[in-house]
Amino acid sequence: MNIAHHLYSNNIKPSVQRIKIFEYLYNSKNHPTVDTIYCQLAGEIPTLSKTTVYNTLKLFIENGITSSLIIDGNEARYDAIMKKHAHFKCNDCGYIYDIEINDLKLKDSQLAGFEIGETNIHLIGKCKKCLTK
Amino acid sequence: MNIAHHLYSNNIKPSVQRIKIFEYLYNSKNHPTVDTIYCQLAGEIPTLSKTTVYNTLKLFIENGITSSLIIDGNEARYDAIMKKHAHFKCNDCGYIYDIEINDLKLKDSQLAGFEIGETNIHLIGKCKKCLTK
DNA sequence: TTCTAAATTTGTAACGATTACAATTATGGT
DNA sequence: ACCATAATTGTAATCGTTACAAATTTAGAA
Ligand SMILES: [Mn+2]
Ligand SMILES: [Mn+2]
Ligand SMILES: [Zn+2]
Ligand SMILES: [Zn+2]
Repeated sequence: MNIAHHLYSNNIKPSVQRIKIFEYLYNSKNHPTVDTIYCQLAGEIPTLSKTTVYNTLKLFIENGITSSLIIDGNEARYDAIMKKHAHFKCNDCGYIYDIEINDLKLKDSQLAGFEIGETNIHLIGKCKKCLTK
Repeated sequence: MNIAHHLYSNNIKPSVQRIKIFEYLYNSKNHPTVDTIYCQLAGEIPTLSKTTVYNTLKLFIENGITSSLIIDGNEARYDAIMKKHAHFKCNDCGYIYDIEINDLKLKDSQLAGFEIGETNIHLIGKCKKCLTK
Protein backbone atom coordinates (compact mmCIF):
# COMPACT_ATOMS: atom_id res chain seq x y z
CA MET A 1 0.00 0.00 0.00
CA ASN A 2 1.67 3.18 -1.24
CA ILE A 3 0.11 5.94 0.80
CA ALA A 4 1.29 8.87 -1.29
CA HIS A 5 -0.24 7.23 -4.33
CA HIS A 6 -3.43 6.44 -2.48
CA LEU A 7 -3.79 10.10 -1.55
CA TYR A 8 -2.94 11.24 -5.07
CA SER A 9 -5.50 8.99 -6.68
CA ASN A 10 -8.10 10.51 -4.37
CA ASN A 11 -7.26 14.10 -5.26
CA ILE A 12 -5.26 14.79 -2.13
CA LYS A 13 -1.80 16.29 -2.43
CA PRO A 14 0.45 14.13 -0.26
CA SER A 15 2.20 16.42 2.17
CA VAL A 16 4.34 15.06 4.97
CA GLN A 17 1.58 15.64 7.51
CA ARG A 18 -1.09 14.01 5.38
CA ILE A 19 1.02 10.97 4.69
CA LYS A 20 1.93 10.47 8.33
CA ILE A 21 -1.63 10.95 9.51
CA PHE A 22 -3.06 8.52 7.02
CA GLU A 23 -0.26 6.07 7.66
CA TYR A 24 -1.00 6.09 11.37
CA LEU A 25 -4.72 5.77 10.81
CA TYR A 26 -4.33 2.96 8.32
CA ASN A 27 -1.82 0.90 10.28
CA SER A 28 -3.05 1.33 13.83
CA LYS A 29 -6.60 0.17 13.12
CA ASN A 30 -7.72 1.22 16.59
CA HIS A 31 -10.17 3.98 15.66
CA PRO A 32 -8.07 6.75 17.19
CA THR A 33 -9.31 10.13 18.30
CA VAL A 34 -7.79 13.40 17.10
CA ASP A 35 -5.90 13.65 20.34
CA THR A 36 -4.44 10.17 20.00
CA ILE A 37 -3.28 10.86 16.48
CA TYR A 38 -1.81 14.18 17.48
CA CYS A 39 0.08 12.80 20.46
CA GLN A 40 1.45 9.87 18.48
CA LEU A 41 2.76 12.00 15.64
CA ALA A 42 3.94 14.97 17.66
CA GLY A 43 7.22 13.13 18.20
CA GLU A 44 7.86 12.53 14.51
CA ILE A 45 6.60 15.95 13.41
CA PRO A 46 7.50 18.37 16.19
CA THR A 47 5.75 21.30 14.54
CA LEU A 48 2.48 19.44 14.08
CA SER A 49 -0.63 21.33 15.04
CA LYS A 50 -3.83 19.78 16.29
CA THR A 51 -5.69 21.98 13.83
CA THR A 52 -3.83 20.24 11.03
CA VAL A 53 -5.03 16.90 12.29
CA TYR A 54 -8.61 18.19 12.25
CA ASN A 55 -8.20 19.76 8.81
CA THR A 56 -6.57 16.69 7.37
CA LEU A 57 -9.16 14.24 8.66
CA LYS A 58 -11.90 16.48 7.32
CA LEU A 59 -10.17 16.44 3.94
CA PHE A 60 -9.85 12.66 4.06
CA ILE A 61 -13.54 12.32 4.82
CA GLU A 62 -14.57 14.69 2.05
CA ASN A 63 -12.53 12.65 -0.40
CA GLY A 64 -13.87 9.34 0.80
CA ILE A 65 -10.76 7.69 2.22
CA THR A 66 -11.69 8.02 5.88
CA SER A 67 -14.88 7.85 7.88
CA SER A 68 -15.70 9.17 11.31
CA LEU A 69 -17.63 7.39 13.98
CA ILE A 70 -19.18 8.67 17.14
CA ILE A 71 -19.75 6.05 19.80
CA ASP A 72 -19.25 8.00 22.98
CA GLY A 73 -20.76 11.25 21.92
CA ASN A 74 -18.01 13.35 23.36
CA GLU A 75 -15.26 12.77 20.84
CA ALA A 76 -15.04 11.57 17.27
CA ARG A 77 -13.03 8.58 16.17
CA TYR A 78 -11.63 7.89 12.74
CA ASP A 79 -11.34 4.86 10.52
CA ALA A 80 -9.41 4.28 7.30
CA ILE A 81 -11.33 1.11 6.51
CA MET A 82 -14.07 2.16 4.13
CA LYS A 83 -15.75 -1.21 3.69
CA LYS A 84 -19.15 -1.09 5.38
CA HIS A 85 -18.89 -2.62 8.82
CA ALA A 86 -20.29 -2.27 12.32
CA HIS A 87 -18.51 -1.47 15.56
CA PHE A 88 -18.58 -2.98 19.02
CA LYS A 89 -17.26 -0.98 21.94
CA CYS A 90 -16.33 -2.76 25.14
CA ASN A 91 -17.22 -0.78 28.22
CA ASP A 92 -14.44 -2.44 30.20
CA CYS A 93 -11.32 -2.19 28.07
CA GLY A 94 -12.62 0.52 25.78
CA TYR A 95 -11.49 -1.30 22.68
CA ILE A 96 -13.58 -0.85 19.54
CA TYR A 97 -13.93 -3.98 17.46
CA ASP A 98 -14.73 -4.12 13.76
CA ILE A 99 -17.71 -6.36 13.08
CA GLU A 100 -18.76 -7.59 9.69
CA ILE A 101 -22.40 -7.06 8.80
CA ASN A 102 -24.08 -9.99 7.18
CA ASP A 103 -27.52 -8.54 6.88
CA LEU A 104 -29.66 -5.69 8.08
CA LYS A 105 -33.37 -5.88 7.51
CA LEU A 106 -35.46 -2.84 8.28
CA LYS A 107 -39.16 -2.58 7.79
CA ASP A 108 -39.24 -1.77 4.08
CA SER A 109 -42.48 0.14 3.99
CA GLN A 110 -41.16 2.91 6.18
CA LEU A 111 -38.10 3.53 4.03
CA ALA A 112 -39.73 3.14 0.63
CA GLY A 113 -38.71 6.11 -1.48
CA PHE A 114 -36.00 7.14 0.95
CA GLU A 115 -32.42 7.61 -0.21
CA ILE A 116 -30.04 6.04 2.28
CA GLY A 117 -26.57 7.53 2.16
CA GLU A 118 -25.01 6.20 5.31
CA THR A 119 -25.64 3.32 7.69
CA ASN A 120 -24.12 3.40 11.13
CA ILE A 121 -24.32 0.47 13.50
CA HIS A 122 -22.59 0.37 16.82
CA LEU A 123 -22.97 -2.02 19.68
CA ILE A 124 -21.91 -1.50 23.26
CA GLY A 125 -21.25 -4.13 25.89
CA LYS A 126 -18.45 -6.30 27.23
CA CYS A 127 -16.00 -8.17 25.07
CA LYS A 128 -15.05 -11.80 25.49
CA LYS A 129 -11.59 -10.98 26.78
CA CYS A 130 -12.99 -8.84 29.60
CA LEU A 131 -15.74 -11.32 30.48
CA THR A 132 -13.39 -14.29 30.90
CA LYS A 133 -10.88 -12.67 33.22
CA MET B 1 -50.79 7.28 30.13
CA ASN B 2 -50.47 8.77 33.61
CA ILE B 3 -47.05 10.35 33.67
CA ALA B 4 -46.78 10.85 37.43
CA HIS B 5 -47.53 7.16 37.91
CA HIS B 6 -45.11 6.17 35.20
CA LEU B 7 -42.34 8.07 36.96
CA TYR B 8 -43.32 6.67 40.36
CA SER B 9 -43.27 3.10 39.15
CA ASN B 10 -39.74 3.70 37.89
CA ASN B 11 -38.45 5.08 41.18
CA ILE B 12 -38.59 8.71 40.14
CA LYS B 13 -40.31 11.23 42.36
CA PRO B 14 -42.63 13.19 40.08
CA SER B 15 -41.81 16.85 40.52
CA VAL B 16 -43.42 19.49 38.33
CA GLN B 17 -40.28 19.77 36.22
CA ARG B 18 -39.91 16.03 35.78
CA ILE B 19 -43.52 15.60 34.77
CA LYS B 20 -43.42 18.42 32.25
CA ILE B 21 -40.15 17.26 30.75
CA PHE B 22 -41.30 13.69 30.36
CA GLU B 23 -44.66 14.83 29.07
CA TYR B 24 -43.02 16.89 26.37
CA LEU B 25 -40.63 14.13 25.44
CA TYR B 26 -43.35 11.52 25.31
CA ASN B 27 -45.86 13.53 23.33
CA SER B 28 -43.65 15.38 20.88
CA LYS B 29 -41.94 12.26 19.54
CA ASN B 30 -39.45 14.36 17.58
CA HIS B 31 -36.24 13.39 19.38
CA PRO B 32 -35.67 16.83 20.86
CA THR B 33 -32.38 18.22 22.06
CA VAL B 34 -31.88 19.67 25.52
CA ASP B 35 -32.17 23.12 24.07
CA THR B 36 -35.46 22.34 22.35
CA ILE B 37 -36.95 20.94 25.53
CA TYR B 38 -35.70 23.88 27.55
CA CYS B 39 -37.07 26.50 25.16
CA GLN B 40 -40.44 24.77 24.88
CA LEU B 41 -40.95 24.50 28.62
CA ALA B 42 -39.43 27.83 29.64
CA GLY B 43 -42.82 29.43 28.96
CA GLU B 44 -44.73 27.07 31.23
CA ILE B 45 -42.05 26.96 33.92
CA PRO B 46 -40.45 30.40 33.95
CA THR B 47 -37.86 29.44 36.56
CA LEU B 48 -36.70 26.36 34.65
CA SER B 49 -32.97 25.90 34.40
CA LYS B 50 -31.19 24.16 31.58
CA THR B 51 -29.21 22.26 34.18
CA THR B 52 -32.45 20.78 35.43
CA VAL B 53 -33.22 19.52 31.96
CA TYR B 54 -29.80 17.86 31.81
CA ASN B 55 -30.16 16.40 35.31
CA THR B 56 -33.65 15.15 34.67
CA LEU B 57 -32.85 13.46 31.39
CA LYS B 58 -29.86 11.80 33.01
CA LEU B 59 -32.15 10.53 35.76
CA PHE B 60 -34.65 9.25 33.20
CA ILE B 61 -31.91 7.39 31.38
CA GLU B 62 -30.52 5.86 34.58
CA ASN B 63 -33.98 4.60 35.40
CA GLY B 64 -34.64 3.23 31.96
CA ILE B 65 -37.52 5.40 30.78
CA THR B 66 -35.56 7.47 28.28
CA SER B 67 -32.71 6.83 25.88
CA SER B 68 -30.31 9.20 24.25
CA LEU B 69 -29.15 9.12 20.69
CA ILE B 70 -26.32 10.85 18.98
CA ILE B 71 -26.70 11.23 15.25
CA ASP B 72 -24.88 14.46 14.66
CA GLY B 73 -21.82 14.40 16.82
CA ASN B 74 -22.49 17.78 18.30
CA GLU B 75 -25.63 17.40 20.37
CA ALA B 76 -27.57 14.63 22.06
CA ARG B 77 -31.20 13.89 21.35
CA TYR B 78 -33.67 12.11 23.60
CA ASP B 79 -36.37 9.53 23.09
CA ALA B 80 -39.07 8.28 25.43
CA ILE B 81 -39.83 5.28 23.24
CA MET B 82 -37.87 2.43 24.75
CA LYS B 83 -38.77 -0.27 22.25
CA LYS B 84 -35.69 -1.13 20.20
CA HIS B 85 -35.78 0.75 16.93
CA ALA B 86 -33.52 2.42 14.41
CA HIS B 87 -33.39 6.04 13.30
CA PHE B 88 -33.22 7.73 9.93
CA LYS B 89 -32.13 11.33 9.74
CA CYS B 90 -32.95 13.35 6.64
CA ASN B 91 -30.18 15.72 5.66
CA ASP B 92 -32.65 18.07 4.01
CA CYS B 93 -35.44 18.63 6.51
CA GLY B 94 -33.52 17.38 9.52
CA TYR B 95 -36.37 15.20 10.68
CA ILE B 96 -35.49 12.00 12.49
CA TYR B 97 -37.74 9.07 11.64
CA ASP B 98 -38.30 6.02 13.80
CA ILE B 99 -37.65 2.83 11.86
CA GLU B 100 -38.62 -0.63 12.97
CA ILE B 101 -35.90 -3.22 12.89
CA ASN B 102 -36.90 -6.55 11.47
CA ASP B 103 -33.56 -8.26 11.66
CA LEU B 104 -29.89 -7.56 12.19
CA LYS B 105 -27.42 -10.29 11.32
CA LEU B 106 -23.82 -9.78 12.26
CA LYS B 107 -21.08 -12.27 11.65
CA ASP B 108 -21.60 -14.54 14.64
CA SER B 109 -18.07 -15.78 15.07
CA GLN B 110 -16.74 -12.35 15.89
CA LEU B 111 -19.23 -11.70 18.66
CA ALA B 112 -19.26 -15.16 20.19
CA GLY B 113 -18.81 -14.77 23.92
CA PHE B 114 -19.50 -11.05 23.81
CA GLU B 115 -22.19 -9.47 25.96
CA ILE B 116 -24.18 -6.97 23.93
CA GLY B 117 -25.88 -4.35 26.04
CA GLU B 118 -26.91 -1.80 23.50
CA THR B 119 -27.51 -1.72 19.76
CA ASN B 120 -27.58 1.58 17.96
CA ILE B 121 -28.52 1.88 14.31
CA HIS B 122 -28.88 5.16 12.53
CA LEU B 123 -29.20 5.91 8.86
CA ILE B 124 -28.61 9.20 7.13
CA GLY B 125 -29.92 10.33 3.76
CA LYS B 126 -32.90 12.04 2.20
CA CYS B 127 -36.48 11.30 3.08
CA LYS B 128 -39.24 10.67 0.59
CA LYS B 129 -40.91 13.99 1.29
CA CYS B 130 -37.78 15.94 0.47
CA LEU B 131 -36.97 13.86 -2.62
CA THR B 132 -40.36 14.33 -4.23
CA LYS B 133 -40.56 18.09 -3.97
C1' DT C 1 -48.48 23.98 62.60
C1' DT C 2 -43.58 24.44 63.05
C1' DC C 3 -39.08 22.63 62.68
C1' DT C 4 -35.56 20.19 60.31
C1' DA C 5 -33.08 17.24 57.20
C1' DA C 6 -32.95 15.60 52.72
C1' DA C 7 -34.03 16.15 47.98
C1' DT C 8 -34.53 19.12 44.14
C1' DT C 9 -33.74 23.05 41.48
C1' DT C 10 -31.11 26.86 40.00
C1' DG C 11 -27.28 29.96 38.27
C1' DT C 12 -22.63 30.39 37.37
C1' DA C 13 -18.31 28.86 36.31
C1' DA C 14 -15.42 25.39 34.36
C1' DC C 15 -14.46 21.99 30.90
C1' DG C 16 -13.32 19.89 26.50
C1' DA C 17 -13.91 18.97 21.70
C1' DT C 18 -14.26 21.40 17.65
C1' DT C 19 -14.10 25.42 14.50
C1' DA C 20 -12.86 30.17 12.79
C1' DC C 21 -9.46 32.93 11.43
C1' DA C 22 -5.38 35.36 10.46
C1' DA C 23 -0.43 34.85 10.27
C1' DT C 24 3.34 32.05 8.84
C1' DT C 25 5.52 28.69 6.05
C1' DA C 26 6.01 25.65 2.15
C1' DT C 27 5.29 24.55 -2.77
C1' DG C 28 5.39 24.90 -7.80
C1' DG C 29 5.60 27.44 -11.98
C1' DT C 30 7.67 31.36 -14.40
C1' DA D 1 14.99 34.39 -7.59
C1' DC D 2 10.06 35.85 -7.63
C1' DC D 3 5.42 35.38 -7.14
C1' DA D 4 0.89 33.26 -6.43
C1' DT D 5 -1.28 29.66 -4.29
C1' DA D 6 -1.79 26.02 -1.05
C1' DA D 7 -0.84 24.10 3.42
C1' DT D 8 0.24 24.52 8.15
C1' DT D 9 0.20 26.63 12.49
C1' DG D 10 -1.24 29.06 16.88
C1' DT D 11 -4.66 31.47 19.15
C1' DA D 12 -9.10 32.72 20.19
C1' DA D 13 -13.90 31.78 19.95
C1' DT D 14 -17.85 28.60 20.06
C1' DC D 15 -20.95 25.49 22.05
C1' DG D 16 -22.73 21.39 24.36
C1' DT D 17 -22.14 19.53 28.67
C1' DT D 18 -20.75 18.99 33.61
C1' DA D 19 -19.29 20.54 38.35
C1' DC D 20 -20.52 22.78 42.16
C1' DA D 21 -22.40 25.51 45.69
C1' DA D 22 -26.36 28.34 46.94
C1' DA D 23 -31.28 28.66 47.12
C1' DT D 24 -35.65 26.54 47.19
C1' DT D 25 -38.90 22.93 47.86
C1' DT D 26 -40.55 18.73 49.95
C1' DA D 27 -41.87 15.57 53.43
C1' DG D 28 -41.76 13.68 57.90
C1' DA D 29 -41.24 14.34 62.99
C1' DA D 30 -42.33 16.89 66.95
MN1 LIG E 1 -13.84 0.18 12.02
MN1 LIG F 1 -36.88 7.13 18.18
ZN1 LIG G 1 -13.06 -5.53 26.73
ZN1 LIG H 1 -36.57 15.29 4.64
